[in-house]
Amino acid sequence: MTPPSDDASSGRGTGAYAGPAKRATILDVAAAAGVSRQTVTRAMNAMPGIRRETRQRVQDVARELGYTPSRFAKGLVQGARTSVGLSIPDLTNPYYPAFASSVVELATQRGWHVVMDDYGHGGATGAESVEHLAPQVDAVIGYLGGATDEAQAVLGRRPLVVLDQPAGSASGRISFDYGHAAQAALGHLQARGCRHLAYIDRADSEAGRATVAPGHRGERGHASGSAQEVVTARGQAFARSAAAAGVVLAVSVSPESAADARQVTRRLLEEHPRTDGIVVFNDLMAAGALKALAESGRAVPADCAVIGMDGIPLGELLTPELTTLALDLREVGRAAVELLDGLLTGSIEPGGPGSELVLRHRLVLRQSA
Amino acid sequence: MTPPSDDASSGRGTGAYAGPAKRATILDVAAAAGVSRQTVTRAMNAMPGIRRETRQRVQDVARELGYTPSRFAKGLVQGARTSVGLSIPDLTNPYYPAFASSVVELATQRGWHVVMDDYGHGGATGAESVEHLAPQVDAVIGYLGGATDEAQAVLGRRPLVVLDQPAGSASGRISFDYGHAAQAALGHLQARGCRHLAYIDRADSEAGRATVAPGHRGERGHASGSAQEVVTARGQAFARSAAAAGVVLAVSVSPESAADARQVTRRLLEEHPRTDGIVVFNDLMAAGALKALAESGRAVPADCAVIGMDGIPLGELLTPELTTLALDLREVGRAAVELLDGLLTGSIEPGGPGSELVLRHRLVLRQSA
DNA sequence: CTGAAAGCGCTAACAC
DNA sequence: GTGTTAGCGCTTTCAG
Repeated sequence: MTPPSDDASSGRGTGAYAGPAKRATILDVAAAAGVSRQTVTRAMNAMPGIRRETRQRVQDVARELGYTPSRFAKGLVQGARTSVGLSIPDLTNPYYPAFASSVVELATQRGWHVVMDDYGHGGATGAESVEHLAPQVDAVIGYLGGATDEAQAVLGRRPLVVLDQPAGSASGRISFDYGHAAQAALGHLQARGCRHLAYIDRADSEAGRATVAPGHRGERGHASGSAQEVVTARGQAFARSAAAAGVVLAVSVSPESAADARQVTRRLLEEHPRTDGIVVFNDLMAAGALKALAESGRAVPADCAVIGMDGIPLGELLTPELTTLALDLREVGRAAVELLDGLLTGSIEPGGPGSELVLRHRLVLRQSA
Repeated sequence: MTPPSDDASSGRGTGAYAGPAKRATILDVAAAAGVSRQTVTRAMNAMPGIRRETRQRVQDVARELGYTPSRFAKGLVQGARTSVGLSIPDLTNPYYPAFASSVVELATQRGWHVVMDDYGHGGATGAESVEHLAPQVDAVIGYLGGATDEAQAVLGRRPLVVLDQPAGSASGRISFDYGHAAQAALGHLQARGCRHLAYIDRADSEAGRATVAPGHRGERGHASGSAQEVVTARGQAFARSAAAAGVVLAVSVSPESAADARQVTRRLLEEHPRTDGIVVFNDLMAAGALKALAESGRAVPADCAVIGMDGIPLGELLTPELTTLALDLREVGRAAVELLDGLLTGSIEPGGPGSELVLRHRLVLRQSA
């Protein structure tokens, strides 16, 4: 992937075509305006110590030539703004833009630039995303999905804040208390009188590298079948919590989309017709579950209660409105940015105290449970 | 084989905490490793012509020192990857991440970096967003909401691709054929037998700078009242299309959110109880309209049909599923990126033929109309 | 007010 | 294999 070397020919001056081939430099402007380069700098940056007249003339020439200061030369000499990479698996899942929005806002407030990478589509991994971002950024915030150590290695000393990834050694880490979430949801369902509970987990698309020891997982093909092994941290928490409470939990696994979750829910309802309470991996998939329930003729929550997870705005637009384990995504974004800020300024030691946050979901009761 | 200060395996032992204060340069590494800077370059970039042993040693020293090549120096000497700014008013509105996702994917395929700016939250404008992005990027793609000329001025010769903004002089422009969309929707509603049509427009948050001549708009306060003047291009198209077809169209205006649209719809139904067909500015607001209809006891589409606009995935999750004027957002993203590509390579002239695209909505019939 | 130096950190060419 | 020499384009000194 080595790009061919550029053509550094010295030809210029004809000036007919100011295309992308050869950018004008400060020297071109200086020559054309009949001044020195410093004067150009002063004119372009609205600095004092220059006659209005000169400034105007230089600016005109600059515009004429299509001159744009090189951000590299500028950054090199000035010490640039920090730019942070934001690594996201899928902007198409409403959870992530909600988070990204918050990060971008807070980062912008601090004068940072945010380089976004949505790595899901090309089938890339979080580690590859960080590799792609690395040469361009001073730090990374991301949902990496498992490759924490590799990512931190690529970044070297530059801070990495990973989310939802309890394993691996990142500079900073924000994770979620799924034990708490599971207890809240399961408890609520039981209190409601639900007796036949189910949980729909997300099929792990990656091989679950850093999270699960090799050989630990079963290798059933069939990604959207039910009764598979639990693969996510959330799933594990729910399984554990159910076991602790002595309740049976029918676990299904579905790819992360509403349509897939709908299918899986349909199958679940066939295999376990008495199911009267379902918790779903996230709100998007819960929307699919709601659809399946409706088409099976079941009333929600009367016949079967549903609880989602995430707390994205979508939930309020569904019918019935979705009860969910909500995260305040603006807060999550804020936590990530503030953690990174601390890491960048040195007020927080990488891996040290304060570099690891655990956030909790809040059970938001709406109509579906 | 063991360089001077190698024993700091836990890092902080040497007291040289390579925090944000002073970054190590290539010279530091060269000195510490006892080689020349060129050797360091070769080691860091996996270039040939260096002994494995040396490479390893240099890399170790580099890691030790927390050395990260300056992206500015590197960019300066190598001629860097193109980085494009993506200016978006609100990532929280599902329309934009769907678009952004496509842009990011295609841009990444081309080896471009995408610097994202979500300018809505801080109350900033599109022009400010471009200003913020300008020093960092080689081009901008964006939903600027009106300040096209200012934005292009800030960018100078660098390409700007604006979306949904027929006025102003950008290098490239992608707009939508709202006349076509309006006819399709209104035609469908009439064919269904709807006789009392309504359109809910978005309240223009900005002053509608470049779009509307000053003094052209009424100045009624009351942003969420009904029967206001139409302010958006979509609204104008619907008004015109209705007038041409000789049908009466009750126009309301609502801020751009589901909750606001819900309120406005409620009021609309009170004022025009016989309304039996509604077109809404976008899908998100249509979701709110659906809610209002449901709470008013009306069946959709039996009592009142609803048509949204955008075609975001959300529409399929609603109950009833939303009929909508759909845009293929992946295609819009592709169009934007390809247009920019042409502009960047010079195969398309700014403002010339091929620099302006007009896309059409497709009426996707689902349950709500 | 303007100009002439001196680098910023890195890599492409050539030396050796 | 490795070191040396030039710059990349810009802004900071500091002279005039």
